[in-house]
Amino acid sequence: MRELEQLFKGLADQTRLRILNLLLHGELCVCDIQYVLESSQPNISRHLTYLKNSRLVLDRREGARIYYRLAQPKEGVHKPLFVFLREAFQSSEAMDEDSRKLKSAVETGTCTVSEWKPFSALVPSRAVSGRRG
Amino acid sequence: MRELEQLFKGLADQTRLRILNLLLHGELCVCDIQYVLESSQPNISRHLTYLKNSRLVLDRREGARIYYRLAQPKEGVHKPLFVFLREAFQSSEAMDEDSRKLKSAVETGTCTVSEWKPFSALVPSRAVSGRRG
DNA sequence: TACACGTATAAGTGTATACGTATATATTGA
DNA sequence: TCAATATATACGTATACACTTATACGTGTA
Repeated sequence: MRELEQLFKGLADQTRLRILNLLLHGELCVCDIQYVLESSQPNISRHLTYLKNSRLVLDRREGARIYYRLAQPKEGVHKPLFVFLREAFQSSEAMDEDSRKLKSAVETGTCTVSEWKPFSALVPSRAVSGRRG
Repeated sequence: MRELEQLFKGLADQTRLRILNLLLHGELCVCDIQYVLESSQPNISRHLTYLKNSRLVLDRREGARIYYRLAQPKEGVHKPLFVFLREAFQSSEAMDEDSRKLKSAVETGTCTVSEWKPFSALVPSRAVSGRRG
């Protein structure tokens, strides 16, 4: 049950929520997140470590870069949680601005991630859950 | 967006999670919660104030007692969150022990709340959401 | 090996908060 | 008004954590 507490502690911070909003669009490396959030590298790194300890994200090394992604966004116990987050983020102007900046960075090649994904690609809305994927 | 951070801060504490687990069974006064959780009155009161500021619970005065209940457990933006909580609590031995103690207190009249409600009365499972109510 | 780049961690500081103890406030009844 | 009960708040202490700066670690390349 301490796990549940740790999970919510992972969500109880503005910067980490912004990171999760970005990761809902796809896998990203640290420098991508740093670029969009305009924060220091150690700050982003520490929050990502916190999210990893809270079992919210997973990481993967590719050369010198380390890519982070959501843990079980589609299935598993976290699913209703990500459904809630996606809906909360969509009604937030601040989160939407981050999403737009990420999308722009992907399109112009500023960002290293291969593609920008809309929310629906990772967390299908409950209203349209029939056409997930 | 600070509201979302505050919401998760409300959930990011063991004592508050235990309180929410109890409130999933029905409306309770402070002394009921204090009895089940075996904590000090000021501690419970402070956590309830925190939950109220996080928009997770609502309160209502009835004589000298103040009763607390979940905010929008069935509908509204919090719904998928409570669905997640209910499922998480059900797989927790510690939470289950609190629930049993509450049920026993209701049955023996130790508790002041009028009735003990199973989870399904407040937060219908997604699997059986057709027969909610 | 040396260097550059991406990422993680350490040290220091300020803020938030969890808890206990004591006290204040609100309601009820004599 | 006084006392009893129910709840809230104030204060002090310990701890968690967010942030900055500096540094260490890991990888790729010359």
